[in-house]
Amino acid sequence: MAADDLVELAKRRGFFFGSNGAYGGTAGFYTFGPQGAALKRNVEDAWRDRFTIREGNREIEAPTIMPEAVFEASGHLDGFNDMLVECPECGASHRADHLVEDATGIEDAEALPGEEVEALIADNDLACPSCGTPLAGAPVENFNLMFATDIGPGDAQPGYLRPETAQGIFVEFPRLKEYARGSLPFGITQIGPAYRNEISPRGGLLRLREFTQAELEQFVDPEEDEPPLDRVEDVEVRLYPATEQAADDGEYLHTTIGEAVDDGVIGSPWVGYYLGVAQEWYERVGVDMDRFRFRQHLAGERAHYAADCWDAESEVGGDWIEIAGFAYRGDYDLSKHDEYGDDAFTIFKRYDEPKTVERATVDPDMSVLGPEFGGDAGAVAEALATLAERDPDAFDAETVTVEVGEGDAAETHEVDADVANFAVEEVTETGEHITPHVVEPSFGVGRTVQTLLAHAYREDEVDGEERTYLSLVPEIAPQDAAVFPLVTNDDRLTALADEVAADLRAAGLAVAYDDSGSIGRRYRRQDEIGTPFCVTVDRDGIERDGPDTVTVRERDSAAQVRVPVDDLAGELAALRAGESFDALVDRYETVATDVETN
RNA sequence: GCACCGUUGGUCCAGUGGUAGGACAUUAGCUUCCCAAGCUAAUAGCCCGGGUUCAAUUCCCGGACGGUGCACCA
Repeated sequence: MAADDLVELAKRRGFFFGSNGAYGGTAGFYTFGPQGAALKRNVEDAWRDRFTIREGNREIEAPTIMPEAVFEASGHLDGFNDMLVECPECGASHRADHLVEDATGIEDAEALPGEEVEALIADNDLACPSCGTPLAGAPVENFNLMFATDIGPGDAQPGYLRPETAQGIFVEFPRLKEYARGSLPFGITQIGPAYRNEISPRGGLLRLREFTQAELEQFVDPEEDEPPLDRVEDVEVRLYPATEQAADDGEYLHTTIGEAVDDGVIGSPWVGYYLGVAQEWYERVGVDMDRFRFRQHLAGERAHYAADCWDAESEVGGDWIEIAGFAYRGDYDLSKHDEYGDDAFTIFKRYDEPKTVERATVDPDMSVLGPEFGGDAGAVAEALATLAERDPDAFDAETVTVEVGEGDAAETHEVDADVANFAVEEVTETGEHITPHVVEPSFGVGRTVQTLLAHAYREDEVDGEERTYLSLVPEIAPQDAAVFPLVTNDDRLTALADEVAADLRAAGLAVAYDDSGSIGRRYRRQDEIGTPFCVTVDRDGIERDGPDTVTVRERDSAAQVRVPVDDLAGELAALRAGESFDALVDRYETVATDVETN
């Protein structure tokens, strides 16, 4: 299938299209049309069902705009920059930090200030890799991929549109842990938009400036919590480990989740668990598993927070695209927010048995320290406390020496041991504060939608006529069913069709009604948007003895069965929930048609 | 952000220095008892700005958007 065909279908049938066309269009922004929005919502619902509800997790909805301080802590303000230098001759843009790293062996040049990188470029006589023109004197510009905005009027507070939904979960951890009653493990999910001011958006839904993420932040005790690996240990996966990617003749590793974790191919059991869950979920929503793999990130590819990371990738139009990432983020995020934020981003972990420990304490007599050391008194008291923890034996002597201040301002003070009021106390500790680790399955919803459309796209022949259809699974298809009167010149048929459509909608099914054009044309319209079942009201169904019946036609095979109107809503609901059409074929009269698909 | 190519009804295309034509789709009517049938009619378009010209959808410049390559993708 050509990618163009899918784009054309998406536009024509209302799946998705570039936004703001009346104003010239805006690169990096797409609008989901009626079918696309329904499809995307179904994907989100299926994700929620699997990753929130069935895992016993909770979903939240955080703001998309967050204040600057959040991103100072998260590292996005500094780390989410690209340092670009533009060649004055040919105009090509290059990563300034990469040029410097390559030429000087400096590591992590990204962390250096722009002026310093400019100086390094000049000092090392670096030239444009494209055309060879010297780059000395060319300005190094920071391009931050976050959208900046102002919060409030006047001396506004700087804010940013979140570059990932995850931060909205992390920053609320102190409260979220309360809802989890302070115990690990627990998981918080969020589905919503994230924003990245991409330099060059490309490839339809694949790289957007506003896109939808479905993320789970699984908070775990790294020392104790283990995933329920037995649930997915037999799930077969196709892995593409980093070692195989590096090898010239690298091959896929076909194995099971259980074995991959046992063998250490997947470093974290938690990551392994979610790879297994994801494999099953992708299969459920209709990804072609022959065009799907899990690829491990190469060392240089990992984000600033990730210890081990796997991507789910699907093949679309001949390319492998990343559709989800599974990262073991360690305690990076919570530690940073603990450091920068006001609240405690820790969990109190109770010991099995309370521990009695000896703790050295001081209770300095400030009425002595004050007069003696003046402004340094506070610092001296603090230094005494630190010393007591580190080296209690120091207090055996008559006087104790502590150092306050740093660098040139450092001063040494002697304090009488008596004044320090040193003591060793027995303290009962019932537990400790630990920083949970985070396992993060992060799904791109738009990319999943794109994958499902590409993998569902089919062309075949019905009755010698070519047709295009989307073989979407019923759970995901934008419409659950369509209802037609076979012909419109019989009021009995149109009236019953109206009634059937209304009844199905009342039963919660998304149903299209179409009485325009020939029956074949109407089938094709529904085929193109992937409607799995078409219900046709015909004269046979109302003129024969017994209850009124209608025909139900299955999209891929064009096979039909005759179903009593009273059973229809129940049967369609069952089909949507996963029952096979064959079950209906067994139970009901089939309708003989001379239609053949191939 | 750079380079090359492109942008014409809803969609896919043809074409022109004197404001455009087809196919499909859509709508209405006729017809019509199960897979894009037929007939009649209707709706609907030259990406935006500037320049050259009596006249620009067409030529020139700039922009936007799209495709491809480079770069980038925390």
